[in-house]
Amino acid sequence: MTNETTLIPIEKISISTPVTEVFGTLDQVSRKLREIQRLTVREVNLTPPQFQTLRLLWEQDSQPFKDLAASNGCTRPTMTGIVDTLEKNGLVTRQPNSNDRRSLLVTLTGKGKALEGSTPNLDRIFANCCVGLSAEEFQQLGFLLEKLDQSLDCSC
Amino acid sequence: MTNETTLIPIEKISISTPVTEVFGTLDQVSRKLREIQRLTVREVNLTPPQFQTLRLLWEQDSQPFKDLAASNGCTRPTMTGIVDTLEKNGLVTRQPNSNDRRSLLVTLTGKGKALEGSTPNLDRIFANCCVGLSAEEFQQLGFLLEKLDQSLDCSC
DNA sequence: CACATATTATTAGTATCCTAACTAAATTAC
DNA sequence: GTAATTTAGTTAGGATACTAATAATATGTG
Repeated sequence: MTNETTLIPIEKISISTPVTEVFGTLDQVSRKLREIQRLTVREVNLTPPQFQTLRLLWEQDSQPFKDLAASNGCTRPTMTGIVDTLEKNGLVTRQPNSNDRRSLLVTLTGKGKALEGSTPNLDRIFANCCVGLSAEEFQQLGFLLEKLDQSLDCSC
Repeated sequence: MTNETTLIPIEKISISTPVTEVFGTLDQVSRKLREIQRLTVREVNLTPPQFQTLRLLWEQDSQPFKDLAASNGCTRPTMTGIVDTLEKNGLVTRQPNSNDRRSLLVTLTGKGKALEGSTPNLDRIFANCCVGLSAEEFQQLGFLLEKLDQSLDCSC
């Protein structure tokens, strides 16, 4: 909500940074974060996409299949595989949607609900990853990423 | 090399940005960039990892298999599949390494070399994606990502 | 030299991830 | 109200990504 203009110092900027190099760093950071997530959720025998899906269901159970795919940012065929595995492992079930016979509702089983309690706190683990940045720098990073995200929708 | 302190204004910072949210945006940006890359290199019938591998070879031909995996940031089993496909499509060949009989050199074929000329300019396409950010903002983004990248190595 | 260890690439197995094509059901058009 | 189109989910096929185990070769140590 703050509307005031804040200033963040840039220290030690080295020459100019070509676009490809910055995007390379972004890709690298993204990989490392996924790897941290992978190692974390492996403790409860889940993969990152499985965990993301369960997290959506822990927030609100019985969601339409297509919404889960959209929230997860993957295609529906991909989501089919993820739900297949979750169902095979007894964590969710596919239920008919009375409003639309084409549609499915993905619903947590007791086992799926119970898993929420024993899941490691990924938020806290992620927070620990950012000790190298000040709170202001981190906010600035979020702001710039958001801006880039929007730019990608407009100009590409 | 500039050592002076530059200041970048932050406009419209909205409340505080939780770590998970910033990381979510980062993941989203990373996905979109990969998608742009995918659509771009598809014009020459390549996938992003195949393109990355060829790009390394266009810079320096006949590289050891393991170096390609390392530069690409993937495991060796993954690189086996990528080189398999490139070899199947007649773009590279596996050559013995006389220094070490366990090792392989991946070498461009004539077809693989020729492809460099007809490849779309990904750098320019990527540059166009960033019109929403000023040069200073983009530099700042690069700086912060670099810092986060280092933080991820130290604290996790 | 001999034996233990490490390294290189592959294979096997599983999970994502995509596109394209398909079935079933709902919606729109006429 | 039937026909064309759209939408929801699956299936098929390919490529990428991981771990674990394997075969072949190098390297280390005694």
